[in-house]
Amino acid sequence: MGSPDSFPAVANRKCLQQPEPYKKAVNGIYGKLFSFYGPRGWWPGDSPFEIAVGAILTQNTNWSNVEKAIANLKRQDVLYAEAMCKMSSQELAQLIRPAGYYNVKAKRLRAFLCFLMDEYGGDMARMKETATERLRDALLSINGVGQETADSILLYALGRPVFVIDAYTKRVMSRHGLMAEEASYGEYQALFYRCIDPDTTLFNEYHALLVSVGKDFCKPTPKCAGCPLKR
DNA sequence: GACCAGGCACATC
DNA sequence: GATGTGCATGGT
Repeated sequence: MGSPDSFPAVANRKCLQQPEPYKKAVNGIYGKLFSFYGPRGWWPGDSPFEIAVGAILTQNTNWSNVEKAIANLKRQDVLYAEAMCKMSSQELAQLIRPAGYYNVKAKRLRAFLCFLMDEYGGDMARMKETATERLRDALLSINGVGQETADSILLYALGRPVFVIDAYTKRVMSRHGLMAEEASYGEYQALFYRCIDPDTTLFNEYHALLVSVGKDFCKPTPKCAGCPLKR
């Protein structure tokens, strides 16, 4: 780990002026991760609606806890917009309790569900009628949906070529000297947009691979032994 | 018992 | 606009 001399962690401007080393590095990381892990088959979820619900539930939360919450919703046969809309925030909160922050997440889910019902009659498939930029803005206007959640829905539920930036993505890319740690969400996203062609399958796979290497090696306290990105 | 996990909104300065 | 804080469960 550590910054190669040619990749000072200044990133965006450097990447614009001299994109080739960044392209090589960003594509190189993908190649190493894909060779190591193979296809990740993301997002874990049976439907676009389940993916959107999971994207909200997983905010700052371990996925295994989210699975418990989704299992509760399935067990009660309420994992669809109409059913969840009929529930009170308190009822919903109890079902999603294992996912943590259950009171705020119940409100956030309801805000998303209201949007989905009002704009698309509760049908995720109808979101595909809306262009990506407009839909992203609309999602961001929902209370509880920030950039990562909106982009996760766009990429994994709707198949739009949008790169998702999360804590793992930031950690991996900054530790490899490709971006300043404190850079904004948009700056991280721009790095990927400048270095790889927009492709839904590739963006899906790349982000999933970053989460895998993040979970296995790129923790707040790095555990670099055995990491496929170790130099 | 401490740390960590696939954020976000809001208050305050 | 930057920074701090509340929100909470469950695995390691």
